[in-house]
Amino acid sequence: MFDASPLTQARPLSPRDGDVAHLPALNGPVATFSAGSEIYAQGDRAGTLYQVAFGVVRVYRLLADGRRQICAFHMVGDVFGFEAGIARHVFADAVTTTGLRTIRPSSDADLSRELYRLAMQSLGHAHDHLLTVGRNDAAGRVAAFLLEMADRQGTHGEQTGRAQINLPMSRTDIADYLGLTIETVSRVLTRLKEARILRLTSSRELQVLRWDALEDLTA
Amino acid sequence: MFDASPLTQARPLSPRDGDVAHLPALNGPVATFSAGSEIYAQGDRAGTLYQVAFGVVRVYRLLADGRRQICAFHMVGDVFGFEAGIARHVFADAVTTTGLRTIRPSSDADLSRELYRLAMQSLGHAHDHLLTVGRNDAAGRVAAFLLEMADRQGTHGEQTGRAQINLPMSRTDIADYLGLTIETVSRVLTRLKEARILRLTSSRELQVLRWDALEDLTA
DNA sequence: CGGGGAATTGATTGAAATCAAGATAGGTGG
DNA sequence: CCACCTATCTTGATTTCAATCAATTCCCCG
Repeated sequence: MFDASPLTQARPLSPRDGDVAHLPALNGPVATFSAGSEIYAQGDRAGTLYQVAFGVVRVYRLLADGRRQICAFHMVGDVFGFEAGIARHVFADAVTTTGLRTIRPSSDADLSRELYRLAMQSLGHAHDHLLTVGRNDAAGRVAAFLLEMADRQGTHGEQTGRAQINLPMSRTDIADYLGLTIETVSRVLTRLKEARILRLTSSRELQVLRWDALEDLTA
Repeated sequence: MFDASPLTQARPLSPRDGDVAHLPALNGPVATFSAGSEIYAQGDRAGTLYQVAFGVVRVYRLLADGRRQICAFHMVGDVFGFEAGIARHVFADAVTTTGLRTIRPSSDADLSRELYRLAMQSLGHAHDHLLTVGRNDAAGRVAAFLLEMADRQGTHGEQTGRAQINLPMSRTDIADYLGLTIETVSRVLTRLKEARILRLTSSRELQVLRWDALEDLTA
């Protein structure tokens, strides 16, 4: 029933697929948000889109008891804030000090087309992420996360020295992104270090020694 | 840090939020797909959208070893097939005998607006589903699934007798939707039956006796 | 009525959560 | 500049929930 050829394998969308060069916000004013500050909350009126000028944003949902699921991290160039209806159904806030340009969707056809494509990229990412969370064990999820971060920092596959990955977010953020606990994230990282797949430069920075091993973990 | 007021709680988007009355496909020809047959595959050229006239569709991703993650089930009225790029990155096939109308997005502004909204609803559903899979235990996931099915069949909250839920998909499909195994899905259903929350009419049909208990499980 | 895929049930294993200390480091003020 | 304080992160011990392994049982169809 299931074709297992390489063609059927899950391939994350590269963030660089998105050419946002001609979005009108590119030269607009940048609003700065300090680390941890709220950009919008569930229930807020939707409509505004944002493009990240610098920093990192987390978009997430909450359960009543405080459990959190981070849907996505948004980095430089990313556009976020897409909603189906009149109200936000997710929260967004700044992970680090973050600059945002706002985009107010016009009826300009080309622009709509571009925004539509970016929105669909969000959908593609959500599907990728769902696969990661739904069908990978703890090590596979962490590996997928590291590969995603590397992709976004343009260091994926680079030789040692250039294979540095920066983690702007806390272990709690990573855990809430992957559907794990912080202890499990921490343990997986130490195991990857002991297996000489990673070198942990500091708690927020690491080097990838064997990309192939990381990719194998995501199966 | 986390606000735990009811307002922050995750609320699934009702499929009935989507008024697709003026989509042009509504009167178009219906192509029939037999149960299990492929609608499109990962790697196929994207572009066409589909609206379900009758039946059920599953959209999913595969890992190389055959593990599957179903992203969504689509039922009567749903529009699916949205993609970011030129190629499909998910599979779609018919769960039961299914009729589909095809939509070829035109440049008509109103239509684009409507399709954009439907696409964003897919994104919203993906976020809901991610929360379910990432932050609920087995019972919570099954409960969320049953509530979603009830919503889509318009029976959510109805009194006994009208509280019948039909499951057009197999246990394997449910498991692959929720990131569980078929055994676990089966066991949870049995436990819900023993707890007098459900009555299992047949393996593909059940009655909800206590909606509140189901909702509590999704926490 | 028999065959076979689907579903249920049971026994056991195993991976991650939980509970509980420590270690590290980043920031502040003396 | 150093020492302390507090967050964050790591590590360890144990429990728990779901996966796995392994039979049956239940139906749906021929």
